[in-house]
Amino acid sequence: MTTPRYTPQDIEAKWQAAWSQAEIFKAQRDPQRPKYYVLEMFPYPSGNLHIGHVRNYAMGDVVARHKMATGYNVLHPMGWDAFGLPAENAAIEKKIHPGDWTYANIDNMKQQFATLGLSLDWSREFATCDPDYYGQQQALFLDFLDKGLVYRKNAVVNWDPVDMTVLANEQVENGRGWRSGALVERRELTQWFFKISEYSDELLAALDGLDNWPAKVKLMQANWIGKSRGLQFAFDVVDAPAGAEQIEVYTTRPDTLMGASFVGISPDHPIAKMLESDNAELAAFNAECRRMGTAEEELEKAEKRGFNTGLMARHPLDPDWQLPVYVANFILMDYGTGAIFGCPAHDPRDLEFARKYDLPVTSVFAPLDAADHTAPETGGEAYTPPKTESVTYLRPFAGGDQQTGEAAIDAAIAHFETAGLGQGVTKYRLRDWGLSRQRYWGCPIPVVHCDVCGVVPERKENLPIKLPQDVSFDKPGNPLDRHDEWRACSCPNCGGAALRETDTMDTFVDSSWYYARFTAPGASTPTNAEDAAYWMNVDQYIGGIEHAILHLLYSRFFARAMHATGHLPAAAVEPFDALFTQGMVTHAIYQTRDDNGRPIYHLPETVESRDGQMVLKDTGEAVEVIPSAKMSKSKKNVVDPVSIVAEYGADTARWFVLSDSPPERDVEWTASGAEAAFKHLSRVYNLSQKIAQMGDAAGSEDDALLREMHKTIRDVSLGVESFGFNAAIAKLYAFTNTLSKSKAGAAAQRQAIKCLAQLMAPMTPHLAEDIWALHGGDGLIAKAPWPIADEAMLVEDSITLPIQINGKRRGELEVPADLDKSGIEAMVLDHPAVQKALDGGSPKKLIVVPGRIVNVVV
RNA sequence: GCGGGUGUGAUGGAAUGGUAGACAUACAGGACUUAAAAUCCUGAGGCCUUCGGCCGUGUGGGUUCGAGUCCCACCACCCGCACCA
Repeated sequence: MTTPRYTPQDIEAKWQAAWSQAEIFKAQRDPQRPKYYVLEMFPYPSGNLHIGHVRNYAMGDVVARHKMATGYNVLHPMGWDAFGLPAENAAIEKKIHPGDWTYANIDNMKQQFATLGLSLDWSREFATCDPDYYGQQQALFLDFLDKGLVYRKNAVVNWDPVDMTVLANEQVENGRGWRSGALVERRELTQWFFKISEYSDELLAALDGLDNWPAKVKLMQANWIGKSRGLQFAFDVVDAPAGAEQIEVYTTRPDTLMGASFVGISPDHPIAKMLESDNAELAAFNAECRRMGTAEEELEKAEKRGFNTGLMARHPLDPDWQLPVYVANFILMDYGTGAIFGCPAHDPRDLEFARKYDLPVTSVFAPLDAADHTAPETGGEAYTPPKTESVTYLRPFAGGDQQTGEAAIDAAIAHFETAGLGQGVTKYRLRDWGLSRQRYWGCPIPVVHCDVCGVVPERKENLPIKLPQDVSFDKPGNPLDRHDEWRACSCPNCGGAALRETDTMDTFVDSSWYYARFTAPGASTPTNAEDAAYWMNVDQYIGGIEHAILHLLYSRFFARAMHATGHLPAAAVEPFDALFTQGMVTHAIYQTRDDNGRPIYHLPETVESRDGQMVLKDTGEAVEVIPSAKMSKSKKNVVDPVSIVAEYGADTARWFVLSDSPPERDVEWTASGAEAAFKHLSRVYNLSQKIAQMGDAAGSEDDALLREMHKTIRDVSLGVESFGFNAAIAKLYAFTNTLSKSKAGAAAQRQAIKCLAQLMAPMTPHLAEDIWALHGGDGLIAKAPWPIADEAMLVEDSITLPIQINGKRRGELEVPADLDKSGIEAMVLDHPAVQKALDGGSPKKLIVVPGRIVNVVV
């Protein structure tokens, strides 16, 4: 009799068809059952599934399938984050319409998705570039506008003067446009903004309630929102020109005011701009500063530079003390008042600046024990102890001589308020969300510009405002700007001739509410109240840590704004109950070098191992191996899931990406690891076949096998519920080994293999279905109830207790599980290793941790 | 530069403050085979004077009966920095 071999290609197609026919993943509202909404961050349709996607969606699938098996009504939808720059780049480079390119990519990726056997409800699929979706987004925009959550103001963008286009930060390389190579300029445009800052305090405070979010994400968001308490006051300018009489500053360290040595203003500060008009040198300096991109990182890393305006500011606490006013490139107009006072002794940036321009450095405070302290005056670094640390104030003006920074700041603010010189204020680092993009492939902002009525919102009945199809990318700039036919419209207010807004929305807008749309993807309004009430919130959200701040913060804001405009219930203002951030899939880079020593990269399949050395298959040339690098096409270290699935099957790919590393950490893809995963699944398949052919004769040690089975149920359930997938899989390996060596009878072995299939089903659903069917399981394993560990089978009679002497392991002791502390102590003192160590004396201390360990201190 | 994280054998990693290295990969030895592949079995952190002992979780300190785990400082790498998604 020949035993069939494990052929995933047949098995997987068969069960995917069975699931699809039974429509078991189609979610329907059912108030009788508890719901569970699992969502993985939807992909950008780049055209091909990446192995990182496989990991992300495999994790979500484990959660979804496990919840389904434990009785929940599961919603597990999928869609496409389909607007964005790559489609326009493709249009420019390949002369293909962004829409055609995007939808072709979606078709391709959807086929690839289908091979993975994910428990997705495809009936809810949408792409954010579908007019139906972005039309509802336009409706949301109008409601936000009506509610005062949207406004216009000027903001700076990266401008490429050759391509005549706005550049994203990532399109600026070393201050030049990536395509044109032209020096980038900062340019001011009137742009649309969401008033996210109105929710600063609430978004910060509500982080406390997000118990199932990673602490690091909450911390990052809290720091991003950046609540600070500080002092706002004005410097009077000596003999000031009109309009520059006062410089308003904000500081979080008013206690260091007696160490001030200059006043700094941003190059974009109104006074800097005013002075520019009759100071060519300053104009040149400001222009130079404005040549930098808009990225904060770039500004921070740039060399600190300043321009002395010649103005002098009076110190608020000493009218005779005058400080020079500089324009400085490191001061952001967006934060605080766009002006600061510099205290070099207690701020590294100010110190760098002061040393460069030869400004005085004056310490305001020093450590309580100043013995080893090198003051910044004498070449030391800026002294910046935590605000909670008590220090000696050398130049105090409020509060005691010895106090914490916190106390001194409070005292300083009180001093200014009492004297009427300034006020304590709370500020946030979080800026309003600029949503305007001067691009074609995005959601059009539904407003018109009328010469008579000004900026007028579109009427909802005219939505969606669709993107025009007939556009070309052969000229620089935004195709919408030069599409006169599309722009021409009538004013919704007066009916006169008007022009459409040509800005489209940031793609973050699209992804800020898709989770809500999935609850009612066909609704004629953005959401449907009953569906939103039933399905929201997302119970488990899964995605990359790179979205820790922006996407998640914007989504939290959007949910609040949608509640304020009646599109979501109050209970859904925090849309994601639990968040999990998974790591990347990495891969070794294989490289050789050309004659100039520049690296040449090689695809993994062109490399092989010979005698422990990696070499090129073709030439035998030795290859350098750079382990574990982020996958990138240019480094040729990408692994294509399609070929992996074709070779080994989806179950192997899923098993491997889940098995090798903890899910929050990066996983390194290795060919040997993937092959090992396949071999293991084959072993399980063969084991199942062997058990199916067993006679009914009784064996021995049934009880031991079943005890092990129940322990495995407990451990795997715990692992799956706590995102310990790799640990759960290790237990499944161990149980497979136990089962394959077991001498138990056929009935026990059948029970064990069916249980193993069930525990594997969330990770390798196709193989699990096959084993289940072979052993006469009831219906589909996908619908079978999750096994529950029998507590009685988990109890042990005796346990092994390690014995430590002075904290080092010196022996062990077999004791009955229910032996009490004094019983254990007696046995420990009798143990030969302890006797030897005591050498007739008595122990100094005896620590017994029941069920854990014994430590004897001698 | 600023904010956040990670660091354990050759490799991926396991370990409620309690036996460091589970499980797996690669490797070595053996069985089966004419041979190989596949499969199965066995071994293995390093060092030493090997039925025993010392060292060992990025580096250096600290807390504790006991530290991979907690605290402080440093180093390396990764993520984010508001127009990549």
